[in-house]
Amino acid sequence: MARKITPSAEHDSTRGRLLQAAGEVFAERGLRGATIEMICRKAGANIAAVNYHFGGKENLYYETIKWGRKCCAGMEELQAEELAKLTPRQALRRFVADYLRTLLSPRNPAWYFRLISREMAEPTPALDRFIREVIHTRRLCLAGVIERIAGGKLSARRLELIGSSIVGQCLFYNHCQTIVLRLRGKSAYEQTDVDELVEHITAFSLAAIKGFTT
Amino acid sequence: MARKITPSAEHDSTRGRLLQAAGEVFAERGLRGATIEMICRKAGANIAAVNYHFGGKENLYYETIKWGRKCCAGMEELQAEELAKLTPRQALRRFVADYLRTLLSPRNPAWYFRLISREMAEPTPALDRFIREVIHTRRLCLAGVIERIAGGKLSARRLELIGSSIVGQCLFYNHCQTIVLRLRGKSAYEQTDVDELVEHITAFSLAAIKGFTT
Amino acid sequence: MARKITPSAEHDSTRGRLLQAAGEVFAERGLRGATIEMICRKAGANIAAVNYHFGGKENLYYETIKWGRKCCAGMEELQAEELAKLTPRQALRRFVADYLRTLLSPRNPAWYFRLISREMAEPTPALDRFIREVIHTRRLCLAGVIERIAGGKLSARRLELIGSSIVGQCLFYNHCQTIVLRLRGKSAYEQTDVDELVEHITAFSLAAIKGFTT
Amino acid sequence: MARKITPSAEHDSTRGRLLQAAGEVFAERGLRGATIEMICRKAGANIAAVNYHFGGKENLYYETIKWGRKCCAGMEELQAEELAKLTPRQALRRFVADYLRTLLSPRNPAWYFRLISREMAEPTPALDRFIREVIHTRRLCLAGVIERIAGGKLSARRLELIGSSIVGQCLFYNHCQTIVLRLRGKSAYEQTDVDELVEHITAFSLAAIKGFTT
DNA sequence: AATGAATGAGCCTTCATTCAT
DNA sequence: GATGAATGAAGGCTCATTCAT
Repeated sequence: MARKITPSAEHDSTRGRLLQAAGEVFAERGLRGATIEMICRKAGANIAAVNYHFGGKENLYYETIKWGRKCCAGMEELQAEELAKLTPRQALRRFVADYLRTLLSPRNPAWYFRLISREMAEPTPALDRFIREVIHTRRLCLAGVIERIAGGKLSARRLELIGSSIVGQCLFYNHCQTIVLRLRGKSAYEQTDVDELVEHITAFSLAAIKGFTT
Repeated sequence: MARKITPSAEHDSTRGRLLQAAGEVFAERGLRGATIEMICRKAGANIAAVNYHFGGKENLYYETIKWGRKCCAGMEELQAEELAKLTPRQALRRFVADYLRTLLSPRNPAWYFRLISREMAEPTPALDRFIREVIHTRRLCLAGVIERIAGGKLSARRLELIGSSIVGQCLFYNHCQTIVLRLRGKSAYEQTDVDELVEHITAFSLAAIKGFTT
Repeated sequence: MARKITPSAEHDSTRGRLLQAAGEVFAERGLRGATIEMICRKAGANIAAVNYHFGGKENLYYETIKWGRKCCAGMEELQAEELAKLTPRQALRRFVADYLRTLLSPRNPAWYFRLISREMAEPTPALDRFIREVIHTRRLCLAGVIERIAGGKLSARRLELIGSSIVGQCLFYNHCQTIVLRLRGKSAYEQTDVDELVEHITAFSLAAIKGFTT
Repeated sequence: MARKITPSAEHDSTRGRLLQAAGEVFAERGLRGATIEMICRKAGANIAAVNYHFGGKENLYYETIKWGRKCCAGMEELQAEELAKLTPRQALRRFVADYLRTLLSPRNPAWYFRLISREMAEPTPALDRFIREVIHTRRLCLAGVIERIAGGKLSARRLELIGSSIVGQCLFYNHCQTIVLRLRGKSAYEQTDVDELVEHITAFSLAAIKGFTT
């Protein structure tokens, strides 16, 4: 999963450094809050570079999201195949583990998910793209796993609700990261802590699903 | 629950109208995205009014959050007492219902939770206050309910994790509101839909908790 | 004719000083060549004043033209009445004299005609207004004078052509001002020189008109 | 008259294409309004080409005018000789026809006269050159024609004034082109219309000159 | 208490020019 | 000879804040 983070071709060009810097700055301060001066400084580029390479701040924003998406791609396609090889319960654990690690890992374009998270509060056209390309796939994948666990006895709506319950549990640790870190200390998301979260969410959800099938 | 929304004394003074307007605008556009001009226009006040009454934009922001908090106050204290009178399972349902309705209702200072939600992405000193005054109370309250359901057999850490699972399920519908609305249509949060969500989350969580106690 | 140059109410307000300064600077450098910094410096105003009072550079431009128009107004209405009282030949002399003096006088909003002159090369929406409000009146007025001189024997097209010939002779000294000044020295447009031009153009045109009627 | 429009040697070199493109763009938008990027795009050249070949935008401007001048050269010398062969009245008609067609024709380096026209409003050093090399010749030429018509009875000043009256009538249709086109429709400058203008201006001027000699 | 006018800092963008290849 | 990348200066605009009334 955590493989090449940035297409190597871009990595050392000015354009590539701008994308990388933009991702981090946009994630931290949002489209409006980020200034192209910050981005260029971080990228070691001239302040006019953004307009030269991307034609404007807004366009850089979209290119950044598109690029972040590309960097994370491969995960979803891979996942569907791999999950099919596991037992239903293993598949759920694996789904939760992958998702949670993606959300919490400081690696990956870490900024990508923070960016999308911001899109929730203040949607831009980029969000539609994300829904079409990412959300749909993930929903189907998760629904498939749940169905296998339940043994096919649940309505589509129930599958959907259970999926939301599982995703919600994972997203909580991303969305409320700030609060969790303050309550449990800065080391709340170490490797072993994340393992514990995976175990808990998996167990919690399996038990819950069982409750709907008996 | 839905009681006095705004302390009546403030309601028609310039100062009060500014707070009300600021809450709505800040919630919609964030601290940075909101402009003093928008707020004053909405409040029907002069553009210098914010600095006159609050001494600056940032200070208005803090006062707005403080005021929003005050408008919602009373809920928590009330809740703790009421929950104690219910059976454990009823108490959980009630907790979820209150929480979800608070998060999704267009009433209440609807903007208050959107404001706090924004604080997650870009914390200001206001977040600390919120954690101290709101989160702690709610955590204890919820942990108590779970403990009563489980019958006292769970570790503190497990109580915490279960609490997060429940809160995460609720928050999902707030945090991913934009996506849910696009996927399920604009009427996804009608009265009956929220009822369905409450039922699902309660059932899901009860079954899960039972899984940890057997 | 040369009366109040600027509506006195505006004269000492920041807004009024901006209009005055803008007129001069726009006339000298054009819409694009003028910078709001130049204008504000000349008006003794802050650089943000233009946006505060007019909402942008372009809008200031239109307001400036509109205001310049207003400052010159009164001339046309007055003229038509006065001309009717004169003999045909006196009326032509008077028309030429008024027009030429307006074009060449350093008084009046001197910049107004330079602005309009620039509009010829690079029209903006302001030109349409000018045609509607000024040109039409002047054409009719001049055609009337010519008709009286000719004694009603000319076609409408001929009246038009003669009018253009007269206006063209006058405009020459405005349009080619730069060249004339270089060829005949800086004092080419003194009072007596302009008198000479008026006499010449009148005599030239009267003789020509006579040529069309015999 | 309409002969070689561009010295053929330049025509397909990058340098030549730049001059051609620059002429058109400068004529349309002025020195300041034209951007190097527009010119290079139109010339199909790299954005650095202007600085490479001409050492800067301003220098390109001067070279463009110089080149435009060269393209129109030959006309004047030719003219003087030809006019001498005609009767005085034919010579005037011919002068007006040539001048008007040059001013209005979309052929010739059409942009050359629009460029010079712009120089009137905002003179650059190029204007002095133009006066020295073009205006003087034309003045003398025209004065000669008038003198022949009048039969040598007029003062030098009168010749000058009459010359200005004739040139002014012609320039009108160039300078006020925008207005004429709006008033008489887009086809105001068709072949037959220009013929009509030539006839009118010639007749008007001949009659006027006659007025000064009797 | 309240307001309209005015200000200055900061930002995005354009554009002529330069540099390295 | 020619080019794509990069740069810095400058301009217009937004906006929180201050001032005078």
